[in-house]
Amino acid sequence: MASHGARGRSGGRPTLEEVAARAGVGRGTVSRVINGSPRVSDATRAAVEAAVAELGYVPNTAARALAANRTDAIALVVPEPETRFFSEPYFSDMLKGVGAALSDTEMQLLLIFAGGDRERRRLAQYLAAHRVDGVLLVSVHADDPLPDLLAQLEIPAVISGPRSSAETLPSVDSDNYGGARQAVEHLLSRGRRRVAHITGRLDVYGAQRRIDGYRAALSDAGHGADETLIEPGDFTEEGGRRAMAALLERHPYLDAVFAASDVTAAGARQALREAGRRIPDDVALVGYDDSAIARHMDPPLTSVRQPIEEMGRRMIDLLLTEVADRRPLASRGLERRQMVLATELVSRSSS
Amino acid sequence: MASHGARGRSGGRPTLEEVAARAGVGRGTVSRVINGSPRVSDATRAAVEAAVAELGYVPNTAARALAANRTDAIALVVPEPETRFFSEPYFSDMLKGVGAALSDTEMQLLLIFAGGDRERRRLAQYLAAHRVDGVLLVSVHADDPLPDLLAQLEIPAVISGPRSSAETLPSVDSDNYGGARQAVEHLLSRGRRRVAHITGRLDVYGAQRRIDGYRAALSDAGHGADETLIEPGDFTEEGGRRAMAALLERHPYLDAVFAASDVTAAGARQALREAGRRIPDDVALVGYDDSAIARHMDPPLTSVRQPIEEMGRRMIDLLLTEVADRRPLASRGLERRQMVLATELVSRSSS
DNA sequence: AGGTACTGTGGGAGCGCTCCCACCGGTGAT
DNA sequence: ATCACCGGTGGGAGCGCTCCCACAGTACCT
Repeated sequence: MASHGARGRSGGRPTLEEVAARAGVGRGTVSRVINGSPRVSDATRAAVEAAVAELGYVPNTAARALAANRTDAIALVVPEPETRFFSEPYFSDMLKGVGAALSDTEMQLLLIFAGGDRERRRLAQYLAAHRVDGVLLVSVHADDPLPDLLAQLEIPAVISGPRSSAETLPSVDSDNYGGARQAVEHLLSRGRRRVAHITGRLDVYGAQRRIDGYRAALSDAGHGADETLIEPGDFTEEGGRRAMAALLERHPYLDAVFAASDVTAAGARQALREAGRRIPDDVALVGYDDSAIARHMDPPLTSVRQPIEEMGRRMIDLLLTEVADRRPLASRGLERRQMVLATELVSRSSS
Repeated sequence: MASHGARGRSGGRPTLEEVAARAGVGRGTVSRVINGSPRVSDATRAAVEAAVAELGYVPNTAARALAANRTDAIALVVPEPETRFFSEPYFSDMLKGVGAALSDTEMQLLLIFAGGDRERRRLAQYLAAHRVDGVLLVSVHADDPLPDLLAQLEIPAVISGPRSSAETLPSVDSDNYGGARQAVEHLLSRGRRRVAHITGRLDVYGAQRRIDGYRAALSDAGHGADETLIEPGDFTEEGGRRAMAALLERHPYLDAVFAASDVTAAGARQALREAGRRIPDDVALVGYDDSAIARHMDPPLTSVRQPIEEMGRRMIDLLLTEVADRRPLASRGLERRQMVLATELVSRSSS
């Protein structure tokens, strides 16, 4: 009967206008208080805050997004099927860092899997609708078109591992070159002389950098370059097994192996066992990632740890700056926009 | 110079209005086409669709949310720290089902962890802002205030395991009672006579139902009730170990154990080993969840599988109906709003 | 005294949609 | 011929904010 016929009036959620009336000020002033503008007198601010508390006012995000043309949300895009996301500790560590860095922010984090084609299309639509202010990209392959799409849409993005040395996007990476050096130098310092390397996927920039680090450590120590000690892998266990078998055939007397990932090392370990080699007595083994696998391997695996959580935190820092600056078309130089974090060698009994 | 001074005009994203002009129709008509209303002639629809394609029009979500008072997003709320989410396959399976059910929808899924106090407050704020149209609640304890908050805010919600037999929220559950019966009947059919039970956390309704099922299977088979064969656990490995030890002390000659979870069974297995009991020769063991643990245990563990993915799918179905109906204050009865899905016994060599 | 420069404030305009009412012309009943 | 009705359509009003311009008041120069 008395119905006004108004829509959505269900709970009677208070609006900015109502808060303003209650506090005896104008709409603009309330908006300023809500958004923490300094250009408000203390007395007014207090009055507004009181009104907000009394009314239980909560800003309407949709209205804000529409008027201000921002969403206060960012997406963590994982171009992998969900399965990998759950099985690899890399992602959960990253998520932890990202979550921590975001926790004292108003920013909302969205987790988006874009493994299959269907999901890719959905994602493209999603980004085209500008439903996020920025994007965090992890585990991107060299030929992924996603970064270009983001650039075209002018959506700020930060990538977790640059796609190449010519990466144009702001990026955060761990020091793959240095990490590999550490690993090899460690092996050499333990008296090993014939150190082989099983690489990662060659289309991943980080894997290339690890090869570079491996080469540099050897040549710095005065070892001649022997490219036949390098065997390509693909970050998988099976790839590690195959590569190790090939290496053993070529170099029966090698006494150390640096594998580009812990999983690869696990495969290598298998092949070594099958060939009757003892670890570390006959062959020392070092992995990369310091994952759970490393700790649980028999014997426990020496591995290079990347500060993944820290990387997540830094990515957020970078992204939030990008978003705040919101300059279309990467205008500023890349001075402080590409960072590389140090790795750490975790020594266990496999070496 | 020529600047109009307009805000956000960066990319020149087309608006509804522009599409309407292009197609030579009114705004309302375009809106109708976009939203799939049937009250549009085929010719008009085609014209609009062409214009949409030519302009690359993508609806502005914020504007839609503001005008229509809905967000087209739902949240999966996990009242646990992220760690548990990643370590327990329960959640990833659930997520898979939910994702699948949502994939042919416009609905967006948000994943929200509300483990700590801080996160709880953030979540409350989030919900108060009505940033989602509905909520999926998993793994809620009996005394959690979250469901009440949701009811108060009139946000549709579906819960994955009812908190009690008097659950008021729509819910999807697996048949804990029937699953437990299956497990115990299986043990009895294998000739076991002294079947013990290690329970789950007693404040979890599902754990209670499993106890009921255990009791029913035994009494149906003509076994007198022996409450001393029931030992409380808490779903953890350590709890399982302790409970098993206690049981062995009380009943040295028991020949079977039904554990309320696979993790619990893993603990029980440990205690059995320490006591020199062989599995299944001396004592048969059955778990619950059919998780990876069950498959990898030595010996592989017989376990009760819950159709978790299916549960996720059903929860979405229920929730979407709730959201569509959008009746404030649960008006309809609960007829079709609480469903129970059948479980399946996966027999392996531990029994 | 008049000017200039701030600080703090109010409120109009507008963000891009949805909702709904009004309207138009064709159809069938009266 | 008149009326009621219905499928199809256009466009006004309004969702709750932010942005920005205008303006009052005060302070500090010349």
